[in-house]
Amino acid sequence: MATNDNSSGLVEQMAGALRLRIIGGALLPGQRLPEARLSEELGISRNTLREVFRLLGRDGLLRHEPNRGAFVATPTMATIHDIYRVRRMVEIPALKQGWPRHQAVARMRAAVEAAELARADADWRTVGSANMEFHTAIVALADSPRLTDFFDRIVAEMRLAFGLLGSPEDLHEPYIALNLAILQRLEEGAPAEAADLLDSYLSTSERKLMTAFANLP
Amino acid sequence: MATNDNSSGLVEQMAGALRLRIIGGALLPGQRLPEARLSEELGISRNTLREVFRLLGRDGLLRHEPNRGAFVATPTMATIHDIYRVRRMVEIPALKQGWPRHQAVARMRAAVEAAELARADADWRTVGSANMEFHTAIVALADSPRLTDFFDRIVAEMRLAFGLLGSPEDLHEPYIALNLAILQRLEEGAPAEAADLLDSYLSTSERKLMTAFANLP
DNA sequence: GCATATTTGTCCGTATGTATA
DNA sequence: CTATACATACGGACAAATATG
Repeated sequence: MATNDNSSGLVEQMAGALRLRIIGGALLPGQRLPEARLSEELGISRNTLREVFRLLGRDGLLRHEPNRGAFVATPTMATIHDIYRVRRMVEIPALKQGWPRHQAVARMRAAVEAAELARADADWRTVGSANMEFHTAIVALADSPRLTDFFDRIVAEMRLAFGLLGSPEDLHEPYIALNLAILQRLEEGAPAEAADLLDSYLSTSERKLMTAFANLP
Repeated sequence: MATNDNSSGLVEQMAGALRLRIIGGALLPGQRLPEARLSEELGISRNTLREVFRLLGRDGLLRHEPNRGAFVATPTMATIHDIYRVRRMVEIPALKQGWPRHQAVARMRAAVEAAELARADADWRTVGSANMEFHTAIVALADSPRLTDFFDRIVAEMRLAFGLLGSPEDLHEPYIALNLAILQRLEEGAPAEAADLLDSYLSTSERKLMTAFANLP
């Protein structure tokens, strides 16, 4: 669609770096991002950093307050609720119309295997990332650049929310097997059954996330 | 969701102005947007204009090429196809779960009436805008800030595509009555029937747009 | 294919306004 | 209420990439 994921270009590079810091938890939600300090830290000019802020603001990872600057976005329960509403609307139809020999199926399988490997090391953060990749691959089944783009932003916001919760085992481990079951149904040519599993996954996952958020300090 | 629709702020204002020029057809698809000329024309500095470019690039209205600058995005038949795929996935579920006394229903009615008024003047461009507003209101039924945000960008891209086609009567007029029918089904508490009408609307509308594109000079 | 003009990418310095301690 | 820190916006500079003759 667009040539905007220009991997060369200092602004895009720095946007990627800052995005990683935010969803990786190195920068906490609500934290202020002062232009002067951060631009020096990144080794770029304030003008360049401001362009970075515009990109990440559009991604929902930053909040821009008038004359006050940029802050890391702070997910709330309303955020979680909205995200899961979107996930239902996007993932379920994408999976339902999924074709067993689509390229994205290989991505789904790779994601499940990566999650299983990380489980062996009890690395729940990596398990969480692999599970996200699984759902990104589901969306890729729809072959829609715009939907893919949209969902990438949703995923980034989810990772930000997870970062707020730490990465406890019970928030990620149970879904490895469920994802595998979804994948198998799809490969068997039963996408409707796969979609049913996905639907129940989304329900339990949302509920668990919401209670985790409610019990936050 | 975010404080990013900051109406104060020169960048947001200028982004709005430039967005209007693009979707209004004053700037043609593929046209180059030189920083020097445009910044002087808008009365802003090059740095500020670059921030504007980042915003509109994220909206899909601009394409950024490395070391070559910004160009107005050029919709293709693939663009149209993708946009309609997204519209199906978003609008139909939104309408299906629509509640007859939702705020957005009033917006839908207002949009139909605006379209009828403009039809009396044979002002097909305004009819087209009102029809778009009708569908934006459908999405608002879902009460999802992220979905609303996403759909706004889709609408902007559609208007860009329509601009390419001029605004012939038969691309807009037939849908006024259809939109009214959809609205009435929803108000009668039959959202499923409304969604069926919407589905067939999307099919015919997409087909007509695609053929119009295929016959483009 | 070359030399030149143009344009982008990035930086710096600075003036002004706004919020906060 | 003043002082201070910060964001906003501008203009100029220059290297590097690109377009032009």
